[in-house]
Amino acid sequence: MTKIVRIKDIAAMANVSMGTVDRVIHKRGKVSEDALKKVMDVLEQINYKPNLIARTLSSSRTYRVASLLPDAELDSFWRSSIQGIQRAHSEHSQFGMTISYHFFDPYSGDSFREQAHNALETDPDGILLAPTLRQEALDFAEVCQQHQIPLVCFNTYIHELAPLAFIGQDLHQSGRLAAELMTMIASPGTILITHIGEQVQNSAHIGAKETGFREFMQENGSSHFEFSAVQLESPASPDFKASLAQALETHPHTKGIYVTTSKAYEIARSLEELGKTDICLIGYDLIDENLTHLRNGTVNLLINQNSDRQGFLGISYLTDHLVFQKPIPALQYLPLSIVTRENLDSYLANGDAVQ
Amino acid sequence: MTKIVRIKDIAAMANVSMGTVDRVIHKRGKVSEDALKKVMDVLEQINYKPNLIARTLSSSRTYRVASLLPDAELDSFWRSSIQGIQRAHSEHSQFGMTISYHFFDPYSGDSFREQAHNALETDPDGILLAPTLRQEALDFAEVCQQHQIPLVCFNTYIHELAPLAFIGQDLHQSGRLAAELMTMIASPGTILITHIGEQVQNSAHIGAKETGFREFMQENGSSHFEFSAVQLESPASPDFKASLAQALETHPHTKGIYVTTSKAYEIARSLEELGKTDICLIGYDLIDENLTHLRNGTVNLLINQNSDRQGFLGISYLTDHLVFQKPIPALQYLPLSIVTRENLDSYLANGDAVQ
DNA sequence: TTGTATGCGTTATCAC
DNA sequence: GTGATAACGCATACAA
Repeated sequence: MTKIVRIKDIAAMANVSMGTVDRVIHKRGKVSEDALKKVMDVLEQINYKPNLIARTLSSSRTYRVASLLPDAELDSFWRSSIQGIQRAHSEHSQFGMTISYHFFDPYSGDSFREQAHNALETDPDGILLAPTLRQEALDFAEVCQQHQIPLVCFNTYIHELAPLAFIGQDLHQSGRLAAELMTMIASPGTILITHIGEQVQNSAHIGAKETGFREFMQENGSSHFEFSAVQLESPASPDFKASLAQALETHPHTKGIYVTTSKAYEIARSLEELGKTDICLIGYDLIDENLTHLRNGTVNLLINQNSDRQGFLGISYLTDHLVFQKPIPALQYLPLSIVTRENLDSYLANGDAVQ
Repeated sequence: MTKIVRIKDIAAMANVSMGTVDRVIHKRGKVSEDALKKVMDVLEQINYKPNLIARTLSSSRTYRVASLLPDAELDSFWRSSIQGIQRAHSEHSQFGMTISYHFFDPYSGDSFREQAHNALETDPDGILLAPTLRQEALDFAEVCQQHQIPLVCFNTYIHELAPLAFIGQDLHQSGRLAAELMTMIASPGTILITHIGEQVQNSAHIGAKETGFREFMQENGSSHFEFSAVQLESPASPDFKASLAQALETHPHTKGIYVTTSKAYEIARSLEELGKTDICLIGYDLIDENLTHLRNGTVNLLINQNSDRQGFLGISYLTDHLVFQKPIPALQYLPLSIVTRENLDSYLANGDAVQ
């Protein structure tokens, strides 16, 4: 049992006062060369670990974090991220963390800029961002950098943002996984990779998945499968179903469809109407609309992006950084969870209870 | 922003001293009817949330937790549990948690009793137990109850233990999942459920998986699949491989094998020697021996019991209970994670970084 | 039975 | 530059 060393002890060892030690540790300056050396010498010998409990109690300062992500009303994918953030919030409010929420329209740059502005208005000590809009996010990150506000990003990886931390999935590997699952489950034939009325901004995002998918397919199973990328209309459009039917006509031996977004339910709905439910359908994310079709079997598998955990970890990392001044990983990939009808409940039951 | 109420504030409101409020809150007695009523009235009006930071700092007491689980040297399955415990330990040592480790031989009741004795000798404030040996665990739980020591169990569910919390998997559902995956992947034919030189004590444990497997099979896929449970020799025995070969002869149309334990690698090894690697093999747990065969394709899927998270959560729950006096869930099922070659790394990379 | 004073380790604010 | 000292909110020992 190594005895715990306090600032008081260090002060005694270095023959200075607690105040001086404090100034050295926090690099506040106003310390003579002489005193500095004495304290540093002691610090090198012993292993000082500050008592974080005492620190947070004493400094009793509060940290403001602004979260900036798409509005779940406009894309329900984000609902679980928000839940994760809120859960982290309630757990970390103990440490003086307060969180403000700023939701933007994922399809509107103006909306993003407006909410980003609001976020900065709160004079935050840290920012959690889902950078779905590339250029807007880059501009925003620059402002954060100028203001020296730590930035943690999640869900969408944008290399140039260079945030303090990124939390999300390895999309390339995710595509490989989808391909592997497809070759396991689908009968030999054609596999379609669908792009559903994609936003241009997301092209990099989607591209990584498709590249991974193709890579796996070329390495394996190319003898049994052929595959093709098809562009469908937006589900909002009345032509959506027709464009899917068209694709299936063009590729009559379609045995599987890989949906690179969380919109698998749109495909499922149309497949059910077309009576083509024997096609193996793999998509993303445990949103309610998808679960219906996973349960009835039209969707065979969902890959879970664990977006609740992304939100939770995002806040956790910011608390670690701000409150506890702990190092945090620059890049945190989350597991690529495979969800079927039979393990779905085990994932749903976990949102609130598990860290 | 609701202002934070402290004991001091309550005392002022109730016209008593802080000491009295403290005695009421902690039910220490020695309070007059009159004072009690005054304080209770105030407590009902306001929503007092004690500052846990201040509490732990003040009552700088330490909590001893004894962990009691099988020796990873004797069964490497437990290695990751230990890692999870250690990770939780390093994170929670801040709060005055100390942990002692007591490893027993999973096949020896005597070894268990000896280590259980050692654990109690440390005069622990809480105990984390992997109750692999049923009767021994029941006896031990009784002692814990007598001593009023909170008990948290993980991995093996034993209803009669009635611990403060159990953390693990829903084994019945796990069996259903395995069956579902088998019907997805394997070609129509015979599926074998193997029991490998099982310990009698584990029969309940294994039974739930098999029941779930059968249940799913009867509900679905019974037209394409038939299945059969086979008992194999212990892998330690020289007859192990022969007993497997024998089973495959008896069931010539075997297309899949479900191994209900973490010993899939033993089957894989023999299948490779027998040249029968086209059989779909599903097992449990990301232990090194299994990973080799998952990577080379003999093992098709592993279901991950997340044993590192089990250990981590076990300690976390005990800290929550002891240090923070927070309520903890009595039953915490973890996700049934499906691991393939392509998402394996995403699981391995997560052990240390994610809570 | 009650109230008060002291300490937990750190931070922050003063005088010096 | 430096070193005391008062908070932070709670628990506890002790005095009344």
